[in-house]
This record gives sequence, C-alpha cells and structure tokens, in this order.
Amino acid sequence: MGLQLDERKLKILQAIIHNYLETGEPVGSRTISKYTDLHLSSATIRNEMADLEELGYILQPHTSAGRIPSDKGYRLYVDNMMREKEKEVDEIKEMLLEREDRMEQLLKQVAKLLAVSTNYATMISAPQTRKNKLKFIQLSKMDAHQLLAVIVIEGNVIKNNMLRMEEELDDETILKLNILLNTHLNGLSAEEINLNMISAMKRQAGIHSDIVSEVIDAVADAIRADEDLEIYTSGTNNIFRYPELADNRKASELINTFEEKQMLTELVRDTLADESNTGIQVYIGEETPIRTMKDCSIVTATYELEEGMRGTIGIIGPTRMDYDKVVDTLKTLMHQLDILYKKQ
Amino acid sequence: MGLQLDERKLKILQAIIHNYLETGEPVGSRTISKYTDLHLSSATIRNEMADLEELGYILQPHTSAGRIPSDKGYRLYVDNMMREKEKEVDEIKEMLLEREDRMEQLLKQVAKLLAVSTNYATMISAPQTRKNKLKFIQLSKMDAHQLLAVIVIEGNVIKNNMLRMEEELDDETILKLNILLNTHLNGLSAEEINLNMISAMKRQAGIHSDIVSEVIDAVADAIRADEDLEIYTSGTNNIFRYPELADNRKASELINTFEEKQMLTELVRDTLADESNTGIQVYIGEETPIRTMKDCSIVTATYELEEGMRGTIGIIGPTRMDYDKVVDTLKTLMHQLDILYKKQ
DNA sequence: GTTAGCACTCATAACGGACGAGTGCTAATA
DNA sequence: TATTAGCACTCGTCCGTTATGAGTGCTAAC
Repeated sequence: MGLQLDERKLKILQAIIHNYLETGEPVGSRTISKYTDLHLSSATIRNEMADLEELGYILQPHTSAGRIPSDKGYRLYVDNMMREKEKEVDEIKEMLLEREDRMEQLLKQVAKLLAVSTNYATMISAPQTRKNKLKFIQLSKMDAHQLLAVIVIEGNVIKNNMLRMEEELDDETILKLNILLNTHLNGLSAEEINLNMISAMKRQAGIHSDIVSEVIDAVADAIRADEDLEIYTSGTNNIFRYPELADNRKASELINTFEEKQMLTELVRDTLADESNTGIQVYIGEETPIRTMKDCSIVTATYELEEGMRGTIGIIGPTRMDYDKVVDTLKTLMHQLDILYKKQ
Repeated sequence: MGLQLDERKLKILQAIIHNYLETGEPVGSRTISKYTDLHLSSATIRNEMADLEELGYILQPHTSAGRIPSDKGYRLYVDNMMREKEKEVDEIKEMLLEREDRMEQLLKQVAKLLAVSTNYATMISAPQTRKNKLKFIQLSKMDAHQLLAVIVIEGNVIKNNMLRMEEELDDETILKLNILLNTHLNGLSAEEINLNMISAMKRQAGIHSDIVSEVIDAVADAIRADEDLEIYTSGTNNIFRYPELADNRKASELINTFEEKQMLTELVRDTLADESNTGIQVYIGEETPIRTMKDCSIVTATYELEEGMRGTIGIIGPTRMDYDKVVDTLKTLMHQLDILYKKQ
C-alpha cells in the first residue's frame, strides 16, 4: 500500500510547511514542484499530497485550494527537528540574583528582545524557588507604632513587611526579638516551622508574643509567595501580523489572555511542576492547555539559575510558527542569559 | 445671523452626542426629531444641524450620512457637564500605605474594576512622592561577601539592595556604619546630600569608605527611583468593543502603546508635574498628547494619598466616550479608594 | 511510476442595480 | 418669520451575477 510515510512524502511535507510558514497561504502542487529539488511534476506532487492528506498530515481549507499543514503535520516536523538539535543542548550555569528589581528589569528586557527578534508574542516568568528556606530576619523600628520586618529567602529574594505595634518597643527589646527570631527560624522551610516551635518562641517573647505572631505570619507569606508568580509579557501586538489570529474575536480573546495572565500563570505552574522538565516543550494548536490559544502554538523553555530556582520562557504564535528558528533562538537565549548573569 | 449657539442648538447637539454614544452610528435628523422633547420636524432639525456643522460642532462622514460629533462638539459637551458636577467634588483624605506589595495588588484591582465597569481601557500609576526624603537605612550582613542595605523612603517606600563586600566585616563595624549613615543622612532629600557631607562620612568610615560610597549610590538610586514610575493597565481588549478603534492597524498600535507603557508614563509624568492639578482632565481626539491615541479620548484623574503622594488614574476609550459616566465613576472611585485605605 | 492534459471546483474580485437612510432645497403653511 | 411637508438627489451598503484563476482529481499516454 502507498499509505506509508516514505522519504519523498516527508520532503514534500517539509516543503509545504516551509512554504506555508513564509507565506501564510495554502500551498499548491505546482509551487512544490518548482520549490523542491525533487524534479517532479505538479501532477505527481498532487498524488503525493492526496496521500499526505489521507494520512492526516495536511489539509485543504476548501476544495481547490492548496494544502496547509495540520497539527499532526507540525508535530511530525517538530519532532524530527528536535531530534536533530538535541546534541547542542547546553547546560545552564548557576547564577546569582542580586537585586529583585534588577532581575525584573532583566526579565522584561529578555521578553522584549525575544518578541522583537521572533515577531511572536512572548512571556517570561520570574524564577521560583521550590524549597524556600528562610535566610535572615531583621526587625527595625520605623517610628513609635511601626516596625519594619525584612525577610530574606534563600536565593536572596527579599520581602519587606510593615507591622503595626500597639505600644512602642525600646531598642533592646527589638534586638532581643531579632536574636530570638533568627536563632529559631533561620535555615528553615515552611514545613519545618511547626506549632511547637512557635509556641516556644512566644513563651520566650513574653509580653511581646503578639509581635512574634505577626512576624511568623509575614514569614509564612514570604515563603509561600511563589503562589503569585510574576509573569512579564511582550510583543502582544505581534498577533496582528498573522491574519489567522487577527480577526476581532480571536485577537480580543488572545489579548485578554495576555493581560489577565491567569492562564499563563497556570501554564507556567504546570511546566515548572514537572521537576524533570528542563528542556523545551512545544504545544501545537489544539494541544495547548489554554483554550483561547487553540489556534496558536506555544513553545516553552524552562531555565534554571541555580539549584531549584527555575522559571519559564514562552513564545506564542500562530500554528504556522517557525519552530526551527524559535527553538534555536530559545537555546541561544539561555546561553546569553547565562553570560549576562555571570557578569553582574 | 443664525450662527449662534442658542438653547435649541445645544439641545440638538446633546441629543446627537447621546445618541451617537449609544449606537456608534451617525445620527440622522429624523432620529433626533423623535428622540428629543422639542417636537420639531426632521426638516427643522436638518436646518439646525446644517448650522451646527457650519459652527464645527458636528460633521458628516459623507454626504447623505447622519452627523457625528466633532472633537469640538465633545469638548463643549464635556465643559458643560463638568461645570454641573463641580459642586460634588469631594476631598481625598490622607492615607497610609503600609506594604508595597499590598499597594500593588490594590492598584491592579482598581484598574480592573474600572475597566469592567466602564468597558474602556484603564491605567493607574502607583503614587509618587515628589519630595523624597530618606527615612531610614539598615545594613545587615547576609554572608561573608554580601551586605543587605534596606533603604526606607518617606511614605514607607522600601528599597532593598545587595552589596558585595571585598573583605568580611565584623558585626561591630556594621553597627558603627549603620549609626554613621543614619545620623548623617536621615531626613535628607537628594538635593540636601552634598559632597562635603559625603567626604566627611567617608573620612569617619576610614578603611570602609568604599562601603559608604556604595550605600550612598544605592540611596541616590532609591530616592530618584520615581524615574521609573509603575503603571498598571487593564481592559485593553475593550478597544475591540468600538469598531472605530478595532481595525487591525489601529488596534495593533493601541495595544502596543498599552504594553510598552512608555507613552503612558510620559502622560502620567506630565499630569503629575502640574502640581496644582488635583482634578479631572479630559483629552479629546487630537487633543491627546499620545499620537497613537488620536482617535481616542483620555480622561485622567489625579489622586493624592497624603501630602505629596500623588498618582494618576486614566481611562482610554473612543472619542464617543460616555464622558458623563466616566467622570462620575472616577469621582466615586476616589471616594471608595479613600474608604478602602482608611480601613487597613 | 511519471506526466500531460483537461474538465471541474470554488474562493475572490469586479461589476451593477436596487435599496434606503439621509440630505438640501423649495414652496406651502401657521 | 419660523416651521414643515414634499421631493429630487446623493451615496454607502447589500446582493446577485459574472469573470478570473488557482488548484484539484482523473484519465490516458509515455
């Protein structure tokens, strides 16, 4: 039987995909006949295309239009391509983040750069620690009724919290509280801080046990702060480059998805939840976990700054995305990120 | 001569604007004839409309279409309306911001709420202090080579900075540095920190003068941090509700403007620069300072939390914006903000 | 197995007429 | 003198028709 994917069919499929990526228009048999180095007439190509359609790799938007790749077609293409690139995977080195706001700037820049260079919409999530351990606590008196709690998490993520005091505390008391908190809590994760420990601390704090409670609440907040993971997007308006996404209904939905970020957050969370996943993931068309993006493809890459500090970069475009280029770009980007980080 | 804006012409103009706001379609004479309580025939209305057009308050998209309000027409309408509302202006009370991140949450929520309730795109800027004075500095040793500098600005804005030390400092040295920095710098603004003071501090710090330099740099950074004022946007996709903004070219430009925020930042900066401006500002069509928004109207409101802490809320929609409702909403919103803030 | 040729399909653009909303003008009316 | 009815006219929009052309499937010849 002829319904097997032989070398020639594969070449034709690739030609169709390449051409469609460039033009965004259905590809006809005659185009392929000229485009490839197979030296076949359009009639032969037509026969092969009929087979490819039956196999589900391409489809016809309507009778007597050319063919466009199906999700299954893209999938095959991507899988092939990925296998070729696998050998170039470079390791991401340990990095240090020094300042939260500088990190933010960097991430925004990366998203923008990526959007401009690929002409797709992009997103990037700030790195999240899985095992958040408390590194340091510092209480400082701001004025008679306000106490500043600075909480530093491993990986140098810093959280500030302003606490309200009923009665004013003297400097010595604050010093004692600082020592108490640091000796008990430093190096612990959320699971390791238990009720016994808390009540012991409160006992030692005596009349200031309410302050201890407040600080512990703040610490708990800080440690589980990765709940609301920050996502930066860029190049949203790139979707207007692709007529298949640019009609009002779809564009509105997409833009909303980007702005709300709720869905993106879930996608990132899922990607990061899979601890083993440090590579590149490609969702094509209906495969995407985000309903409003079923006409899009999403390519995500997980980066790791240091042990346990991971984030996700995503590129969102039409299903006729230049997968090859996108994956390449993501790979080299990770390399760049590495260098950039080691510098500062 | 008949080319004077009398009572009746004004009523007709208002009727045109109201109707156009609802439908988005050019308004014909017959519609007005039925819509108003003037009990005039369409012919009379037509005559009046011809006058209104000659006066520049309305225009005809093409012969034998109805009329639509011109920017000048909207302007008249808004000015009239504002005069009526002036009496209800309520004072914005002093408020306290406790936590930076809670503030951020609140602002995002406000933007969203506003977008949903008005069906326009919205933006809100975080409150900015004009006269940034340093309130408190705290250096803490994180490990052998890292020093955390916590810098608190008046209004309880907190900035963290991680400094790298060449040689390790002992606790006593750090305590001394803390005292040195706080006694010299607390309560000062950027202009008040001069070179004399800096060299005096360096002299006192002796071999640790390089740390002092770094801290001062960080303080300078923090004080002038309002350079990059934060802006949150919401409801961008609302522009698709208005066909006159929803064509691909315009939508793409608008969405880009919202995403880049550069232009919005400048708008906010200008709005805030005018110290006397505590009210509501309306830019109609070509009046807007942002080129890409020349088919839109922008309504901005300046809010003030406490003396000198001001921010801007903006609503962006088509020129056929429901100015009345928007201004009302902004007024009540400020009231709500007030209550919300006093609660926590 | 490959290809030339041909009839067929169908989306798209171009054309043209009908429709109708809305206008300006004129003449009649209060 | 202001208002209004009436009417001819304009012009965007809708809709059906036709022409075009890209692309197909099939068949027969190579």
